[in-house]
Amino acid sequence: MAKTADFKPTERELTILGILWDNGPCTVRQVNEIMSKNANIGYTTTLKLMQIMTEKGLLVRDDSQFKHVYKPGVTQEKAQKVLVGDLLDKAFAGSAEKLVMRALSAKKVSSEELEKIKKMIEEIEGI
Amino acid sequence: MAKTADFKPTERELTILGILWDNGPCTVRQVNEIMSKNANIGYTTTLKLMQIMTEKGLLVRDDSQFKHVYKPGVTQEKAQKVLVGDLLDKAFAGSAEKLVMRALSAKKVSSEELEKIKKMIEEIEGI
DNA sequence: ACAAGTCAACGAAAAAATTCGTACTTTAGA
DNA sequence: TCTAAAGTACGAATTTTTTCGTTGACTTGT
Repeated sequence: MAKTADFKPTERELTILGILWDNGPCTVRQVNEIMSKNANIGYTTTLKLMQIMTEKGLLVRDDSQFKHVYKPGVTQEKAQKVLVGDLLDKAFAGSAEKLVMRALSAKKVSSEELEKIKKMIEEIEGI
Repeated sequence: MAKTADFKPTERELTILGILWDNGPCTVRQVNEIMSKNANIGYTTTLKLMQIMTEKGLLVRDDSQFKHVYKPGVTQEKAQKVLVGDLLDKAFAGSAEKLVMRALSAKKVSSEELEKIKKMIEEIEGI
């Protein structure tokens, strides 16, 4: 129970989780290389962060090989739930509608995706 | 230009902004009282935070009266844009669709709101 | 088996965010 | 006018987050 309640990654931690969700299990070097595209960050910095995250349970490490491989210790789904809930409270006064509107105008969404969303709305309405 | 680009409030700062967006201009005491419902936080702590936020431009202070009154220095809309964009990148691999889905399942949305969303989708499709 | 390269562990420094104590100011009421 | 209550300013301590240098271990190619 604690794991989910405590899920509150820092800025960098969320960045790292994002990389692992997108790319699958990675070594420290791989993560560091991806992060370095945006920020200039030292290898040992990334390593330390990932070690700390492992202690917290945010990551899971396979150290059976010399090059340790890390993967997320939290499902993206759980994280999304928590993060969206948080954002909803803090910046949208709890209104999911506002958040949806904002998301739709933030990024181009393909027509297939729009259809999926419509379907979902109709399902909700149909209940 | 700088203001928007730099918009990156910390956890507490966003909490305070949220309170001001929801409740309109407030004194430090009012903000502190609202925050104290969840966390136990001292008055001077809140004061200091709000002073710092004012320096950064996140808040605007009216100090013409003894009890200073603070209001947001950033529109909720701008903040929402930045925050949603950020979340999109970090936790949703840039997919607005996923975020919308998550938001819709996170919170009950009234049928009027669902209709508004549908309308918006149709507008987008109609372009 | 050795050199060069790659890696993890660790500790500690630096930076950022949060917290609060203390001192001074203003206001309102007796 | 004096006092108590409520405010603000300021500086500094604390905590959290981020950063990286150094050391020693493992791998690979020669």
